[in-house]
Amino acid sequence: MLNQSEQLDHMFQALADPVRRGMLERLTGGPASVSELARPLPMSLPAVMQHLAVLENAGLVRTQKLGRVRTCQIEPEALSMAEQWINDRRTLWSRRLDALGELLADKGEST
Amino acid sequence: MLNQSEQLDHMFQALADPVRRGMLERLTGGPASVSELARPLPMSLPAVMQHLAVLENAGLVRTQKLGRVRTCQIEPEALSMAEQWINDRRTLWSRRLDALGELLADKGEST
DNA sequence: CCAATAGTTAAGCATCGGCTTGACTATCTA
DNA sequence: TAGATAGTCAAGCCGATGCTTAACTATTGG
Repeated sequence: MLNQSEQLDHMFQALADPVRRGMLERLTGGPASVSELARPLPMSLPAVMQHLAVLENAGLVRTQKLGRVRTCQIEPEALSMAEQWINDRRTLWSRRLDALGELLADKGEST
Repeated sequence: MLNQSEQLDHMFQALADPVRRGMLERLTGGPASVSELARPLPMSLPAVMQHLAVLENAGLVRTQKLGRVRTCQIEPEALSMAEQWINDRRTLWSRRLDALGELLADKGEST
């Protein structure tokens, strides 16, 4: 079992590569086989499979093999943890900015 | 000048490390010097500076040196690009799920 | 001026990440 | 059942990352 921090590690790591983000965008349009994912990419099949493994390990993609073709699809709930981490930071940061702004405003009023 | 994809690369890469996320969380509470950032961390100062460089390169942190102390602070707008990428994916993915759901519902009604 | 403080630079090392090629397995299809 | 198709495994290359230590450069306070 992975703790939350490790899952964020894998998630952000997986998203930190344009090839993998591209694969996710391709999968946004619907499931695809490994070869379909690989077709537009300028690299070997094994390389694609390694990217796929990273995405799967991050929980962003689920795959299943039927006959000889492995079908890949988005795991729609996966991004929520990353989303929440970012949203949390953003709200805390802007709250801090607001507080700072008020402080300056108060200072201004006292003249 | 960095294109959008490269900026996402750097951003997500920077976020993919618990030490760096920890530094960001520390900075959420207000600016800090390099040594203050380093104090709780089980590593050398140069190592901390390298993490800091990654954060700065990703645009997540801004620093300035005054006298001999370098002060680091959050760049509050920085996360918006990552946030938007994720939000875009999430809405597209759930829209797709909804469409799929309707499809199944229609199928069900036809019995 | 001297010594402590705060940071910086450079070199080196171990491991990881992204890729390749080559050999192999499993599943269709004619 | 032969050959094409779809994927998998393993080894190895090489540059990037995450750290270290050692030496060095400001600044600052006594």
